[in-house]
Amino acid sequence: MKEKYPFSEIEPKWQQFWEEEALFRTNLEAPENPYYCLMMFPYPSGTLHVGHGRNYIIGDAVARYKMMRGHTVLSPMGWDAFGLPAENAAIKLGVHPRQSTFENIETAKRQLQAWGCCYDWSLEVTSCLPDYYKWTQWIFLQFYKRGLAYKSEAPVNWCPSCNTVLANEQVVDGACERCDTVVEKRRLSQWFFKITDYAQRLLDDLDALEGWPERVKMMQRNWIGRSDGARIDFRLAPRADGRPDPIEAVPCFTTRVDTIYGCTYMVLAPEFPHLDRLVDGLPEASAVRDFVATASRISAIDRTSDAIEKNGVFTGRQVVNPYTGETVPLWVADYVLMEYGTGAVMAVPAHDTRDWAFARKYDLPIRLSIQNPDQTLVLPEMADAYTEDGLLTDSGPFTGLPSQEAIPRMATYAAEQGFGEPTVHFRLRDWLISRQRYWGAPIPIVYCDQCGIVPIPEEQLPVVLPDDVAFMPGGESPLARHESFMNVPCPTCGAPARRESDTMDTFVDSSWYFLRYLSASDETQAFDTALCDRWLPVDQYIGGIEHAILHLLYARFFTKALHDMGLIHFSEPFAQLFTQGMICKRSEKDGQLYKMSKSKGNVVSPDELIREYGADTSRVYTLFIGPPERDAEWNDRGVEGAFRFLRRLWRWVYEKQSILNGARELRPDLASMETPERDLYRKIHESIRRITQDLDGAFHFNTAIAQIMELMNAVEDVPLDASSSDSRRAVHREAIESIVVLLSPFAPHLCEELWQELGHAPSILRAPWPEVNEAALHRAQIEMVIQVNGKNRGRIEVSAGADAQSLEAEAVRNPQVQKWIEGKTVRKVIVVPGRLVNIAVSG
RNA sequence: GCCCGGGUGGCGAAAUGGCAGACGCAACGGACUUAAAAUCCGUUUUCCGCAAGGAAGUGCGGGUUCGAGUCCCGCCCCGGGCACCA
Repeated sequence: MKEKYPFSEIEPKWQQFWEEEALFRTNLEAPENPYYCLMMFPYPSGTLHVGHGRNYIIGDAVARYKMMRGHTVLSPMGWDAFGLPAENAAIKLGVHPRQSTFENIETAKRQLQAWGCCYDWSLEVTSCLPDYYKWTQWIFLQFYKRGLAYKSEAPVNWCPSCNTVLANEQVVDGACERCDTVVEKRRLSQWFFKITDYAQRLLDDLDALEGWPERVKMMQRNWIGRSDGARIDFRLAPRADGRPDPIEAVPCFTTRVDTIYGCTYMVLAPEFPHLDRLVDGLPEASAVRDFVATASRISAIDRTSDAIEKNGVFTGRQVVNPYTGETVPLWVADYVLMEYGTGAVMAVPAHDTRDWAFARKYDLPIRLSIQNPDQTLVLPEMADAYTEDGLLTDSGPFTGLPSQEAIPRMATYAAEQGFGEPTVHFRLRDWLISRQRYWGAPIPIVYCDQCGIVPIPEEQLPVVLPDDVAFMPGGESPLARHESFMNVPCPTCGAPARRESDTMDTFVDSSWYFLRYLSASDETQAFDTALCDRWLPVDQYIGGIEHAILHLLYARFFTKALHDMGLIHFSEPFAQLFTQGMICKRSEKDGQLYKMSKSKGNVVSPDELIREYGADTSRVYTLFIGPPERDAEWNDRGVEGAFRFLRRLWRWVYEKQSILNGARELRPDLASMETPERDLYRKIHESIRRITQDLDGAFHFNTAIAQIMELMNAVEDVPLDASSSDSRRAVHREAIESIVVLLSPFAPHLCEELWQELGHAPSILRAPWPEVNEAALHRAQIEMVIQVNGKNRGRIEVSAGADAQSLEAEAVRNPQVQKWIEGKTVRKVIVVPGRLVNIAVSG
């Protein structure tokens, strides 16, 4: 054994050992107690930094722990390998995305291995390879067959910098989530997945996901955005000139039908489909057209900003409130969004702040239809709308009802009368999956003049992405210029046809990869139903919070859709979800704290770190840095501390090796222990209990490691040399073996080495997790605190079994305590067994 | 505006309603050394005190309790999600 902790020698050695012994090869067919531990697969973007590492280190520690607890663990890894950055690099640098992607994969794989993270690499999946995307295309076709994939023209989000359309989920504050460029609205014909069919189930099933962070579930609930209300149709009053209208009535969605007797006008979104025909020929027509033109020039962010003042114009038309039969003016205004509801809003200025402001600005009438509980609302005294629930007033037959009773009753009434119905509205929109880019899975569709949209027959898959394309920036997929790719005979009639030139959003690839791992090299099917049923849902999924909505929502949708097709028999993909916090680091430029990223120039490279301190130090520090679900600041001095600890452990074993190995046959015997070894023995078992708890319930790696450090401190406090008693040597032997086993999920290389040096055959992964010896935890004498009125005033040594009465007596007798109760009346004495005695006094 | 988190030493943090600050970092003092690094020993919440000891203390203000970082009510600040959403 070397004196100096030789991390750079032992780490590659054990990495090779794990690989050769195939310790992470999973028997998929016949697992014992299967445990699927999954980390979100990475997009291979150059090199990894220690911020990325947190995800894999946590996952590897969990996988190793579960293995030691007797599970057959499945811990696979793969690559979310399609994506924009590779293609943008191709445009800029002329490197083919295939080449840069595979180079990056190689680098990332080497880095993961250098961290000691072990996966079953025989199950590796790579989403940009035809044997993977063939099945992505196959799933698309299954969706198409069932009407879950459809093509439609709609106003969509266009990122002028990425030169492609984006899903709603990829637009953050009106800008592209990837590059921050303000998105534009364009009307284009695009492919969508019908995720809205699943809105209610995606919402309902969140309640059953007990292993998910509340925060993530909340974000998904917000995103799905269910609101309960009613559709109410306002009939158009006929035009004075007798010309016909394209529609009879204007439907509007409201959650507050109880306020409808206060409706004094109606407002349309500028994009309302029939607006132009509704006003054609009226004196107001040109003003309306000017207004619509102006509104369309305002950017989406300005349109939806609170700060901007609401504008509108009168259309010259009237609609009829079906409850009152009253005629109210129809306006068009920029505060109504076409994307939400029906693009028309019934305006109740007395009870809606936006309507209030608008009515004030344009001098429209305001009418009270809800009273507050005290019945004190008087219009002239109101400074703003009253938006709370209340009692209906001046509301015909509904007058006097509370809002919550009136809402369902009035909606039902609308249905009975045929002018509306109760409706549920979701904020969630269908998922736009077309991308005008090259580096993605081609959408398996051709367009034929005779047959229209024709799906590629399954047996002709995959639609292979051609290699030889010209990478040029533009608003069209490079595939569109590839003549031999584009021109194909129609699969149905054989006539010349054109392929779809768009590729799929890369979130489609990642929506089912957790199923593919089980059938990674299966050429006959996307995934195996029986294997999936055995292994899924994933027991533990680990990844970043940034996917709270995007990937995690899409994957849930896919799972439900595939479930409904009978291809799998579970409807949620991930039983437990853990979202780790980001690793941040202070920028050297401005001293601010930023998420570690290449663009901020504050990355710490694992390569250098491992060269200097070793992988185990990097792992232990990453896990010790703080609670793993919280963001953390990387601190180079902290790395030093983790290193010192590992070196101290190494040195202890190095110095005491012959003594420790000489005690191999000895077993600790409680009866013969002196106080120091008795205390150490207790500490061992307290540590086992604590660390096991920390790893079982939540992911408290930081406190688990702190506990191991405490145990190590205790070991060093009990002297050990060749002349030490059998009893002491036996306890020390057990202490150090416990430390090595307990630490092994975190610092696997060091622990494998020490385990061997302590005379065991590798691998430590096959060592059983230590059991708590309850007898070791027992104490004969305990120290108890005595409080007077809740303040600490003394402490006493008592026997552990002492009854409350004698404890009370001894506490009161205690001289330090006497001082505080002398001359006072003892009102009450509380004895908390094993902890404290609190004497409440007065006077 | 609505909905989630969070606020504890110089710093990262710990604490089933029961000794606040475990563990680590940094700092300071000491040992070893020609010296430095490394290592080891000790101190380290604040205030008063030579000390013994005492007082205060977990964002702020109340409350429940023998006892509150922890539970309840009302605020403040920071982070995140949704939002002209009808």
